[in-house]
Formats: sequence, structure tokens, C-alpha cells
Amino acid sequence: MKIQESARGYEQEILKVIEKSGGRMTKERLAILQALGDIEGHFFPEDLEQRLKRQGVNVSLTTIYRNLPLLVEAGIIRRACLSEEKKGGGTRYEHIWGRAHHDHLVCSRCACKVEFNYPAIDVLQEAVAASYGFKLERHHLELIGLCSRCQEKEDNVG
Amino acid sequence: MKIQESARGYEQEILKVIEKSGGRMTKERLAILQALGDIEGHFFPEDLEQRLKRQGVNVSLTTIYRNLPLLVEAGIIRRACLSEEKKGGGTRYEHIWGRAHHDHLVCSRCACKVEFNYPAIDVLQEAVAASYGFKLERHHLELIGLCSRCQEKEDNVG
DNA sequence: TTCGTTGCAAAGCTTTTGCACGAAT
DNA sequence: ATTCGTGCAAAAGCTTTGCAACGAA
Repeated sequence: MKIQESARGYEQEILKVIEKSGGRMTKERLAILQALGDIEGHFFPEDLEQRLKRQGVNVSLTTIYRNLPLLVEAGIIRRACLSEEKKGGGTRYEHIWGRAHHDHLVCSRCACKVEFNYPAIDVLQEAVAASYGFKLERHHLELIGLCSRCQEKEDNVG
Repeated sequence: MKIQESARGYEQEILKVIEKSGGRMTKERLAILQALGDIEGHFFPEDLEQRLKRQGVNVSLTTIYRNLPLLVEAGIIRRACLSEEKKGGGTRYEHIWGRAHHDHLVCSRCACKVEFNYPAIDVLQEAVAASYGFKLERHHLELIGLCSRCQEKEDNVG
């Protein structure tokens, strides 16, 4: 399957990964990539299925699950492994291709999320990794605490 | 149920949490706490069950699951939410009570783990949280990269 | 006595797998 | 013509829930 006008950068990216392992580009994979393009933040595998369905493309959940590892390896998505989450939903993923690197602040009470970027922390992380002989590829950082709104509520109650 | 000679610090800790919500101390909870005392690092809920069984105490997996949130809230364990993990096992927890705070370096190839502590990073995290009005409670930091051994292997191949 | 806790079994969910068919190279 | 990918249905895990019995306060 040829990639043409619709091609975005990440389609090329995943193509590399696919070809490296003798895989093939399919219309389902292309559809997944395009649906992914519209997703800004986090999503569950099932969200992807719904989104595709709304766009008139039926890609089975099975196929989505089978392709998630590919997308991760291509650097297009990553697991957004939020500490508290698990209830109700399954594994949450995050679209990261082309987005500036960022980490998350999560409120332990209302679960609201704030993205932040703080280069100084990244620098120190590099330093730590280096001191243990690791070549740093990526990281997951999540700060958990009470957001200002929930702090106020707490003050009013206590 | 009274806590006596066997009492360790975290038994008091969990007692506070239990009492705060009108709960009760049971022999199952006490057994879980004691089993936890022997666990140094990470564990799955099922590990806990096995360990208890070996000690001659039968606590059902259901009960363990029902008590995990309590243990988390008491600050005795935390979810060790490792980025890649999910295959095969379920949610991994980590015994943190009384242990020095630490984070993890994980090798993306061989999955080996190194614990590290780097106070400067913690300080910056506080700063970030504060700048967004968050009262920081804890964090999850995981650095993913190639360990030195796997880097060597890679060099030999490439 | 009251009401939280436990165990068992069953249910619920997410994720994986077997198989036959269809499609990419 | 191969060989990989897809869909469906079934299976496999992990985790939660209903319910009756038990036990802490």
C-alpha cells in the first residue's frame, strides 16, 4: 500500500518500523494513523475504535490492539501510565508525535491534569542516567498532589 | 482487634487510615501487613497471597485486592507503574514504607532496574508543583534507556 | 447488636489468541 | 504465490461484586 498526499510525518515514521520487521502497510493502519492525527491528548484503545467508526471506517478493536505496540515503537504514541487510573478503564495511551515533550501534574482528589515542561529537570535526568551508564531514551514523570482548587475545598471543610 | 508486641510502625499507620473511615482492624489485615514487612521490592497482589500461604495464613486474593487501596492511602505501598509492564502480569505494587525514597532506571532492552535517589530532582519537582499551585504529595519518575551492558551488545552487533 | 470484613463464586473488563479469509508484496 | 494482517469469536487474565456468614467494636 502506497502512502501519498495524505502522508503525514508519522506515516513515514511507522512505515520505517513496519518495513524493518518485514511488515506491510494496510488501509487499517493508515486509518489508525489518520484518526490519531485528530487526537490531541490521551485515549484508550476503545476511543480509537469509536473515532474510526465515526469517520466511517471500521477497524476492529483486535486490530487496534495488535497495532499499538507498533505505534509505540515508532514513537507516535506512548503509554500514559497514570498512577491512580485503572478503575473502569484500561491502559491509557497518549499521542506524542510532533508534540513538545511534556510531563503531567495530576490532582489526587479531582484527577485534573496539567501539562508542564521544565527543561532543568530533563537535564538532571540526563545526568542521573549517565552516572549509571544508561543511555536515556525517554522518561515518565508524574507529579501527584492537590490542585489549588481542591486545596481550597479542603481548607473550607477542615 | 488490638495491636500489640508485633506492632510495627506501619500497623499504626494503617490503623489511622482505618479508623478515620470507621473501619476495623482484622487478623487478615494484620497478616497482610506482616507479610508486607518481608517484601523488599515490588510485588503483585498474587505474590502477597502466596507469601501468606507459605506463612500458613490463608487470606483470599479478594481480601488482598480489597485492602490494597487502604495500604496505598496509608503510604505503605504504592503502585509501581512501570512503563512497559503489563504483559503477563497485572498491576505491580511496591513496598515503600520506611524505605528511602527512590526512583527507577529501567533498561528498555533487558528490563533490568536500578534504583536511584537524586535530591536535586525532587527539589525541582517541588518548584514545578508550586508554580502551578499544587501541593505535591508524591511523584512517579521512571527513566527509560539502554543500560551499559546492552549498549555494549548493541555496539558489537551494529 | 450493629455494621464492616471475609470467602467463595460469578461477573466484568481489558487484552490476547486461534483460525479462516483477504490483501500486500 | 507467499506471507502478513484482519475480523470474529473464544479464551485468558486481572479485578470487582453479590451474598451469606463471621467477627470486631
